[in-house]
Amino acid sequence: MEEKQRMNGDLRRRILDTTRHLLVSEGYNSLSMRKIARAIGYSATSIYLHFESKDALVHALIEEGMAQKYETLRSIAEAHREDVIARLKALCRGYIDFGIDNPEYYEIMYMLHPEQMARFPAEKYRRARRNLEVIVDTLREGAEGKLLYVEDPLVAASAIWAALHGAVSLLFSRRMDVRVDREAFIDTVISQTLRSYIVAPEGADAGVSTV
Amino acid sequence: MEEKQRMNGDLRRRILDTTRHLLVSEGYNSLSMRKIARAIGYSATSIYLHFESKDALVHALIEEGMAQKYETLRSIAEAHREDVIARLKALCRGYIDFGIDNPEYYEIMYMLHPEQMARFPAEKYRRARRNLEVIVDTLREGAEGKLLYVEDPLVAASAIWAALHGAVSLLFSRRMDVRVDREAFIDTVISQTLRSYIVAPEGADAGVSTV
DNA sequence: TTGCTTACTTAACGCTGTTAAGTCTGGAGT
DNA sequence: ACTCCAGACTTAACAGCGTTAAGTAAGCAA
Repeated sequence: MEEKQRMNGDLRRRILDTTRHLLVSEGYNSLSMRKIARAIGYSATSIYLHFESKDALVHALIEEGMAQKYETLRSIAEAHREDVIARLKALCRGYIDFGIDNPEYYEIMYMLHPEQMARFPAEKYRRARRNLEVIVDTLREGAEGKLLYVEDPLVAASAIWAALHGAVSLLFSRRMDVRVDREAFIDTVISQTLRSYIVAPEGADAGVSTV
Repeated sequence: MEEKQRMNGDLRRRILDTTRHLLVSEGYNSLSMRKIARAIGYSATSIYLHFESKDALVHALIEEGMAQKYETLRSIAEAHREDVIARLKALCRGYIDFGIDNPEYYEIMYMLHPEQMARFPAEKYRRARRNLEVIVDTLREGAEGKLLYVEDPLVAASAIWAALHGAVSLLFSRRMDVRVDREAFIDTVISQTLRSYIVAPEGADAGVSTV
């Protein structure tokens, strides 16, 4: 019984890892059960002993990606415990870097088509919302300390999230104008996104209008 | 000869229109050549008489979407000829509304997977960049009139573009927190995005820091 | 030795994009 | 009027897809 579970667990892990590697090397589009099976040296139907369907396999991988992202964001927040604004900037940077560093995760976590996204169980998705809450909490803390001007932290966090996702998505699409420097683009996105929330220090030179 | 071309043209149009309808009703994922064929009452291989491949068919549709979007943005710009800031806001709103109003176009134009995007011919994509240029031109005009503060119009336009895409993408994904009001979210994205570029009028109350 | 459980495979179904080959129709040329 | 050809379209097929049902081989308990 324990032997079985260990072996089951092993194969399950191998399937997940191999799938991830295939996503890196060939992308989601050309991912197939038979390819995964070939790569691990089993028949395609063996995968169904560990995952209900291809969707379920991808969903398991999405969950792992969400968890890894949460760890990343949480440790960034930890590292900037004392400075809310630095924390916020670092979290934005962390969001974008996560996408750049883990394109295979990012693709399945955020770049599936709407119909595919809808198949990701809502209950599993709720857990993934912790990631947004790291931003929400930071905004709230900044607002309480009068360092940030935030009307509705949840709406603001969603808007920041959207802007960051758009940036990663554009970077992935290879459709950006070649004259645009990657780093300048990323910096611009972050500063453009955050500037409107940061309360000006005394004697700031540029003003802001209510749009 | 002319008869032939007319008929060819007719069927080509019918294929494009039918494909668009199928995208609306069933989404890109379940689009298939055989379904399109069934819907127009021809065999699947007939489509290949007018399009080299499924990709080519989708690319033709993408081009039509890009053209339609350009017309939309251009007429918005025209309508706000005299007021740069109002024009910019309206263009942002127009971008998002285009996505909401034409999800089938938006899905194939901006939500394909990176590998699929890469197959869209670069030469055809160059024409689609006109859309970004509407924003670039507006930013440049605003900067010249000292109404906007823009370091690099192309980078800034790309960053704005990214934020708007992120917003549409998040709206489509059905993953937004139910407590977030749709309209409040859209307004927040636009104001968050533009506020950092708008030069404050005299006596503005809130300042801005250099992020 | 029998029989059961577990881990796995093979064969098959209906679907996919795509190619090659075939059919049918209408009109031009003689 | 008959032949021939071009054009528009279809059928059949291939390899691959996700998935299911049925089968097999090994190990272990009785």
